[in-house]
Amino acid sequence: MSAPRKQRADARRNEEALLEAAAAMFVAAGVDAPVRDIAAKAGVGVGTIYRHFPTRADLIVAVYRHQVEACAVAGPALLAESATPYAALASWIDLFVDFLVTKHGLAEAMQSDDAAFQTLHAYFLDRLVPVCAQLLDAAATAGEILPDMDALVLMRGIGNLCIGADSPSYDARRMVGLVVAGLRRH
Amino acid sequence: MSAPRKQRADARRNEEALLEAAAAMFVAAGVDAPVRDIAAKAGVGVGTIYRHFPTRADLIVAVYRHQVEACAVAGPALLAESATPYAALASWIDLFVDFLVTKHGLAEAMQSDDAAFQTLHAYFLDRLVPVCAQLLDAAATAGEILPDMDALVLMRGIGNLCIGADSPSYDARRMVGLVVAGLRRH
DNA sequence: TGTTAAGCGGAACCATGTTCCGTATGTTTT
DNA sequence: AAAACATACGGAACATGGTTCCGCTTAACA
Repeated sequence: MSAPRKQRADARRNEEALLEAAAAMFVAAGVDAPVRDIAAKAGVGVGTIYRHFPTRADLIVAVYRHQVEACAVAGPALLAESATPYAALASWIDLFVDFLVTKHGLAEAMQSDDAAFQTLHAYFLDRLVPVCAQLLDAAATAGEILPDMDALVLMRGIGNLCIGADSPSYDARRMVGLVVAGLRRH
Repeated sequence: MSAPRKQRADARRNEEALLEAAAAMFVAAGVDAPVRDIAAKAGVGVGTIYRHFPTRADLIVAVYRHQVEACAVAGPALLAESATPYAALASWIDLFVDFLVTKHGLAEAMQSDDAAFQTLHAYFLDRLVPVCAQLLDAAATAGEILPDMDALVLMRGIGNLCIGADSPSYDARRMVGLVVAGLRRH
């Protein structure tokens, strides 16, 4: 067994520069900013992007990993500190919606069934669905909501509702509010 | 004033062929099937497509006009024959969802804010939003739902929820059901 | 049958994603 | 310090799909 030679210094630098450039481009032009533009902004060639982040989804995941993580850990915390599980669920969904709504084009990307976005699904959903499921479960156990709601379906639906959230003639939060109200045992 | 020369016979034939080819392509490959493919299937050049249907939205509208019309006229009918306005609203939304869910990629196209889809928005929404508004209004007047729901927001939200409806891990109807339940005055 | 303009085809152009390979450079070895 | 090596780089080249444009065809009409 040989110890693998460690990553080169310039490679690490480039990866860092790419993350920074991508984050900037994403807020300026959405998560589907042209690959060339991101590469240019980072001062590297397009090949370098593909070497570090084989698919766009990999790049998106890398850029937003921190925030997704924060959202994930907020779940149990809200459950602990809220008056009821339903309140915790509602607050957590607000958090998730805030995250999506402020990321131009992310909601759109989340629902794409393009193979390249497999990674995005895998990460976002694997990380957040269990959290959502825990909240749903607690609320169901408390008898506050109907018991048969699937967390994955709910998360995807909420993601869908956040598409086009920046349009003036739409109101994603209002629609999500209806869904949350609809969950409640009447 | 001169009487404009009437449309040429071949032009009318081609338009017909294009509509037929597009309808077939749409079910086979979704509403964003490549322009070249549609032209090939219709046996015409790409230029001909653009002459008859300047934007993709124009073509989509032309293909689905009948069904949208049917959905629009169903609104008042349901209102007349249903037990309550809320029941009529629920049934009508079912109709709309059925329409969207069976059209591969239409829901996605509906929410695109691309300028080329302006026509699509204009037609679909202009035609259906008033119908929806009438149903909402009747239900609100009857005291069955909260009175401040905007029909356009609701339609857009429902459209969004229908995105990705053919994925096995999602359930658009379930999510729309939650929204409809959430509308109800608790 | 000749004249005319509507209509046609598809090559050409543009924007973007993706691949590939000759070259450059950081790292390790001698 | 120099040589040797693998890692990493850049960006030209290719693929795909939308859009435009113009020379030619042909239906309509006199």
